[in-house]
Amino acid sequence: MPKSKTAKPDARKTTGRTRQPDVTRRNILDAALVEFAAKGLSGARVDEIAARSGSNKRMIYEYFGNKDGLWLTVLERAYERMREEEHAIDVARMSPVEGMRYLMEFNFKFCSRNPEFIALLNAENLHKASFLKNSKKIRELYTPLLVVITDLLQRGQRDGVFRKNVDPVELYTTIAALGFFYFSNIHTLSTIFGRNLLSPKQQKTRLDHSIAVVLGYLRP
Amino acid sequence: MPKSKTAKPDARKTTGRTRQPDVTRRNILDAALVEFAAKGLSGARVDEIAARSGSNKRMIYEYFGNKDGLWLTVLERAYERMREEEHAIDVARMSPVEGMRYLMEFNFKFCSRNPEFIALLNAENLHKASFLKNSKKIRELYTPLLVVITDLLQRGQRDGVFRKNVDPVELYTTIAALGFFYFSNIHTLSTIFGRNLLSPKQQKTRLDHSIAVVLGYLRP
DNA sequence: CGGAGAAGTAACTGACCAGTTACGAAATTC
DNA sequence: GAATTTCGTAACTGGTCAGTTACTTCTCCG
Repeated sequence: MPKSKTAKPDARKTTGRTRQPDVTRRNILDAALVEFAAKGLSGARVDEIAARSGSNKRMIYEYFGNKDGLWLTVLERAYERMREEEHAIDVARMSPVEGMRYLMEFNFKFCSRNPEFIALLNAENLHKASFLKNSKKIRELYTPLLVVITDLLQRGQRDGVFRKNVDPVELYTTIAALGFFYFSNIHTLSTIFGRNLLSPKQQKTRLDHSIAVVLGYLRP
Repeated sequence: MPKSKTAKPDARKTTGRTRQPDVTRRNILDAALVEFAAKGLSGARVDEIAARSGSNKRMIYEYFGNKDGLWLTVLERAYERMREEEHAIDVARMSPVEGMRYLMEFNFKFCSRNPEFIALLNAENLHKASFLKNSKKIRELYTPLLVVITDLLQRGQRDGVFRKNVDPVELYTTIAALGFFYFSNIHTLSTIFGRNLLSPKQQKTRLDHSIAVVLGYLRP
């Protein structure tokens, strides 16, 4: 279970101080995630992260070297978290249509639940993915979703409920796009349309439509 | 015709100096677009914009007040440009299917042609659209595309080539998402997939798939 | 208990940067 | 061609911020 978004540091003062390097480390990363997501890499302040983490600057530089190192670690951790959640997906026992529906719902709600992840990815794209490219940790980054989609497509085609010749990577991109874009651009879209797209009602409308688009397309 | 992306200032030195406030203004805005798109609001440097524009800081503060004022003007200008291009779209004489295809191609290629626009929007969303919300100029921001989509949908439904009960705003969002997301996340996606998604070939594959998705969905 | 090392604090440094100013040069106006 | 306005330059200011350091306090472990 990931820590809450408000990133309150673990209560260490109540129990008296103890040496918990991993807890300190995690507190810093949680605080950094919030700060980086809210202000981007250049906008984020190390002092602010230190204050919010309940730790201090010295520890940040001890553990992560510098601001860039901290950024990379936060980014890697975000990807890991996503992969973990995706790994828990099991649509083997669902019908292709059910499975696809479930998958899209998962992806959509993941984006809804993790606005920091979206902000992080956008910032990383602004930097042309330079950190991600140089990350040793992130080599086998192929998302588990892709495997699941491939399986669903095959079964669906065999059963005659899905059309043939659908490229899984393209479909994955489409599904990712339909969830990601809405939340990534939610503020400018809300302004343009004059609606509050953050509301659960609007989100449901959007998800339903997205599912209809993909399932509609997949009809033979 | 918009100025080139490299934002070379107009040749004023060759013709000797003359007073051309509007040219200076435009040169500054062109330079600012490049700088803001490359580094975001907080990452951008006013000194750099001044140098690149062929003008100087004093003029920037004379015309735009401060960095935020410059940002807002750049943002407004980018939207205006998009609206202008969209206004030129005329699908009245095309069949609904042809028209829809053309529309998606336009949207996709617009994103491809204007990476700064995408970077700008992402940065503005990071700031929760706070500048856009306070812009007096951008009130009637409803994109012309929306009108065109509504028309195409009606004609297509009447002719029996499109399904019924499609919400134009939802479809617009979907079309926007399919173009925008690809280019917005092109660097992280390229890294994850190990492909260069900037290549024309990959772009064509992506556009074809996107069109197939929307047209496939729209089948009755 | 006592020494070693880990964790915490706050002041400091040096670079950077948004925004200002003083002044000079050019150009337009009359 | 003198007055007035516009434009350009470069130095300056005050604040901010990443990263460092000197020193203290705590914890662990023998």
